[in-house]
Amino acid sequence: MGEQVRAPRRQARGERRIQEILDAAAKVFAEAGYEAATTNRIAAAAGISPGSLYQFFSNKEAIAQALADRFVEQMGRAHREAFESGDLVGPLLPEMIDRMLDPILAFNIANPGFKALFARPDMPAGLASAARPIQTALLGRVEAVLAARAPGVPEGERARSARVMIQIFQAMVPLVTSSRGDEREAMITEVKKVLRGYLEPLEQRRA
Amino acid sequence: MGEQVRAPRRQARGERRIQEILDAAAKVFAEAGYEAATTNRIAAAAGISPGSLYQFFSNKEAIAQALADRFVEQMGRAHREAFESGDLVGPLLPEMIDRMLDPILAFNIANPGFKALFARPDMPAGLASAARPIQTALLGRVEAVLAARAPGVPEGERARSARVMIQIFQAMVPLVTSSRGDEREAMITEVKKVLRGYLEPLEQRRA
Amino acid sequence: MGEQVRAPRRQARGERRIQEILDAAAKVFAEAGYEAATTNRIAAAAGISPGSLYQFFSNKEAIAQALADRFVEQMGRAHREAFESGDLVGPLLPEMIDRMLDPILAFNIANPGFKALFARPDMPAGLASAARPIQTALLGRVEAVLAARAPGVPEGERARSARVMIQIFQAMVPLVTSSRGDEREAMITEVKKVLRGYLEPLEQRRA
Amino acid sequence: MGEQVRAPRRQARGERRIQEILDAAAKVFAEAGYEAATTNRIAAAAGISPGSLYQFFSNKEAIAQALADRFVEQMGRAHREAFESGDLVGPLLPEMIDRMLDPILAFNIANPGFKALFARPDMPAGLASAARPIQTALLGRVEAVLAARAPGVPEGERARSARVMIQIFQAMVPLVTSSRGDEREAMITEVKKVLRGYLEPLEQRRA
DNA sequence: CATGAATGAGGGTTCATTCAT
DNA sequence: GATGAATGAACCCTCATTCAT
Repeated sequence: MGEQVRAPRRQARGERRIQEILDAAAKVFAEAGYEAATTNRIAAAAGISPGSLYQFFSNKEAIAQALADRFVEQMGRAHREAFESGDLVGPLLPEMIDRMLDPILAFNIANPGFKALFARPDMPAGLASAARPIQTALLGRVEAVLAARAPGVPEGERARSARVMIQIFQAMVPLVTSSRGDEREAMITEVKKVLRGYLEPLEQRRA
Repeated sequence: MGEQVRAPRRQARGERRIQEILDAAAKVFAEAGYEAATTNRIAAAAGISPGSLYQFFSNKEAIAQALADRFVEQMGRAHREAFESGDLVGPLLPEMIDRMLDPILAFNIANPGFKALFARPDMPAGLASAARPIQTALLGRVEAVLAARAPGVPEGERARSARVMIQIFQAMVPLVTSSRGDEREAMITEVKKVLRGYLEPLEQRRA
Repeated sequence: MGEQVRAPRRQARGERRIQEILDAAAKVFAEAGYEAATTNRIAAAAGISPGSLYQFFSNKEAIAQALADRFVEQMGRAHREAFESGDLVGPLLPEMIDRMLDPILAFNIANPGFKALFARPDMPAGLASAARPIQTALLGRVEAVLAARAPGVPEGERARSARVMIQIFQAMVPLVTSSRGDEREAMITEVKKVLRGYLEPLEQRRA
Repeated sequence: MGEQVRAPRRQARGERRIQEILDAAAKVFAEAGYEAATTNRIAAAAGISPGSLYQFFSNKEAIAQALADRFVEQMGRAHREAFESGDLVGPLLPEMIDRMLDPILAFNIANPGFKALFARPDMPAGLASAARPIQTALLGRVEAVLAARAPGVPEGERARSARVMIQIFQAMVPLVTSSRGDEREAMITEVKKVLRGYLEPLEQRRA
């Protein structure tokens, strides 16, 4: 509470600038990919000069890193929403899948820059490790849900199943984001079918 | 008379060089991604001078294109093997999945550069269209198998299902290639479970 | 309100830089010819870095183009001076020749880079067409003078005579620029004799 | 006489090769200009490999030099023909001009590569000095003719007049070679008028 | 703090020249 | 002698980064 009061005007303005830069970067990365994105273009998109950009970020990689962090945080929010907005253990499988998937898909649809950043072929260690926390958290949460809903699956296998699940819906994202209208809806339905087809046998296993 | 047999020795050597360059390019692209890969580094990896590269390829993009073509051809072979090595309609689902997946996974495991090339964010039309033929062929083959094995699925839905299937196993590839030994085997088993879980309901649908 | 007067300081500096670069380019082109002139050398001669060159010109050709345009403009001024500074029809032939030649010779003496640029063997369309306007204008003016002073020359022949005249004094330029002092003066006298010897019979022809 | 007998077959073949290379070089220089002409292209035009080219010429400049020498020799022949084929002092001015100009124009029309070589902006000392001998010889001859036909011109002025004459018809060459058919003939007539207009007053001067 | 001109290392590419075959 | 693949220095140009204003 007292912390907010201390924040001077300056910092608030700087924080806004940073967000504007990251917005611009997300847009440019999404349009051109990480490598082809130039810092000058990002600066222009943010409506500032290249020099100003470097007042806030020490280099291009740092922009990517910060953007990644922001994505990660937002993604984390989407995940928390996915996992904490209601009971994931009680309801039937289809409903649980809806609850989990919808916020995550929504996030990906709303943030096209996300993939440009996290899909780059030469992702440096720093970036990969920025994504690690959510990946780890996500993995943990999915494992927890799995443990509760499919107690028959032995622990060693469970981690693997969780990874497979995560990979599945991350892989399906482009199929969803690249289609429009009814086709997108139909795609979402298919993704859910895939997950259901994979999870149903797990849930029915004996302990 | 002998004119048709034009410098067979030379051509053989040239052909070998081209393959060496493509091998080097595959390695460098895999390590650094397309953008960060420098032609000088590719030349060095191929054990030749930068100038020599350009005796065989007119520019960097042409190297990527040729490499893509080679991948496409090899991939095409893997697909043909996957789809033509035996009956895919008669056998039970698990066996059919084995027949389809194994050669494709083998190819991907053997060619780590493949993804670096076909996953780049700014893939130019030429490259994308190089991949198109196999994608299209693959789609067609999967659809054909689906039509035979799951006649209950209406035509419009079938294309979508085929795309989902392809996306699934392409997405699973990194999970497989990034793991080793028993874990890799277990991963392969999981991938097959995913496919089975998605296909079984389709096959059981009424026409 | 003040918006129209956009960064006058900056623009002035930029304009000066452009002129400095063109000065440097004129010098380097004159010394080395277009092909052998390197952009780095032009930049060095202008006292700036190679990168800065490209802040003002998009490529080497553009520098040549701009330099050509500047030459053309200056040359145009010399021509206008040559043709508009007084009556060219009334006076005797020798005086008219003085009025025409002197400003053009002066321009060529002052701008040694001019020929390096407009004499290059592979002159691209852009450059040739940059020179076209003055050539055409010059031709037109000479023809007009001819029409007035030598009405006996039929129209078809007049164009040819104008071209010959222009070629003569353009060809004499190196003879003049490469000599010094009295020799130069004597050369100028000779050039004028050539023109006079060619024009006198034309003027005396009957209509 | 005995010299020819000593020349072995080899050398004869080598000599022929050299001429073929120079023919090719003349063509390529004419088409592309000196700088843009590549040694590989010259070799290809000569129907040999780049390596073979260097068996005969140590570098690109040496080709230009040898070609220049050959041009100079041929030009010299044209000049000798121009000046030695008949009396240049007895006949009337127009006839004398015909005798002098026609062979030189013929040479230039027949050898388009000539100009590409001798008009290059960065002509090295070697090349310039290759042309020097004919220029000097030509100058001497023109001066001699002038001395005989226009004895009234003082010696100091005579050299200058000779240079002007040479420059005039060298400058007119492109006007002639760039036009075709009747227009070319008409141009030749004009060139001769220019020379006549310049020479007539000289011849009529008192000693 | 903002600006944007300036920097300069480094990338893709060309081509005169060499050398193993 | 002939071949043509191989070489590598040098060119044009880009762009992340700096710095004078």
